[in-house]
Amino acid sequence: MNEHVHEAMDLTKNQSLVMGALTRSKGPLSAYTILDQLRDNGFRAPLQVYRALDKLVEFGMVHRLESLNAFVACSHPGCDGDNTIAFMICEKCGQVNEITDNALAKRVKQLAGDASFALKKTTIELRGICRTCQVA
Amino acid sequence: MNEHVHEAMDLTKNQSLVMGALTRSKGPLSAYTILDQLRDNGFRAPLQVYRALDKLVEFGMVHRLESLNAFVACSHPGCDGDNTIAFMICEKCGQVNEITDNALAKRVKQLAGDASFALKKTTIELRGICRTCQVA
DNA sequence: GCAATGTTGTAATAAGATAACGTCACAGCC
DNA sequence: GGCTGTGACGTTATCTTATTACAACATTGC
Ligand SMILES: [Zn+2]
Ligand SMILES: [Zn+2]
Ligand SMILES: [Zn+2]
Ligand SMILES: [Zn+2]
Repeated sequence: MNEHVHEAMDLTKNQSLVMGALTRSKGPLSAYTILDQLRDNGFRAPLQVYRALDKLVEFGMVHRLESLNAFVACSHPGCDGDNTIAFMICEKCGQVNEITDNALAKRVKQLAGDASFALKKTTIELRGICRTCQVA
Repeated sequence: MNEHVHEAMDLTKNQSLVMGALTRSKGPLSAYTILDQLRDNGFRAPLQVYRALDKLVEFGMVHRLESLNAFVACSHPGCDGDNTIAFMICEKCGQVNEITDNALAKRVKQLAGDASFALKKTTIELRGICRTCQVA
């Protein structure tokens, strides 16, 4: 299922539309914001968005930001989701920066290992003010 | 405001009731679950719970689990919130383990610093299966 | 007393997510 | 062809989570 990178051609119509909305956006979008943006494309119910998002997240093309209840397009094409990913979220401009860091990932795995905890998913979200917004 | 550790005597009646519910619980509770538990104590509206929770989180006595939309009593009495805190959340039994780790905190601060990101709050939540549930 | 501040109570509503149902398209098999 | 399983789709209703708005009351400082 996850053996290859998913391209546009692999996506269904609804998945493509949702992916498009997220790719066009400068920042994360909530499911309901996506719904509103796609009303002209025939979207009428939240479930249409959530179903597409579920798949896109499963494919690793979209990440969910837990602290925002929002979704963002992956900025590392081919982010297979296995690596620990962290997000820096600017509370002023809303921009999200996706980062992967080996040392961070290692430490997290170490902590889980030490506790015999079978790690499935790691959520790391940093809230603050980005460089650009600090000067302003 | 945060110069001293908050004790039971510092809390208002509603705050004490909410804190009690969280302390009694083995795991995290949602705001609405707390509300149901406190109906006999005169709670009638979600806002009563949310207002108390806001304060308790501010005092560092309670933490919010973003990936669960739930709240848990701090297990490090005096957790001033400045340290980076991580949670290991078992998806089977629901137990939450709060951990602080200096190496982890350092790496997070380093990453933020490298990006000139003014860090305000860090959310780290590890989802998986705890040791106890693995053998079962 | 009086203003400022903070907590409380209540109702209404917004925002986020899922359940339950039926339909349709397509691939694999007989 | 006809059958069947699977997955996407559409629609409605419902559920969970969180906030807005307004009024009442208590506490503190002047
Ligand atoms: Zn990614
Ligand atoms: Zn910014
Ligand atoms: Zn704590
Ligand atoms: Zn467990």
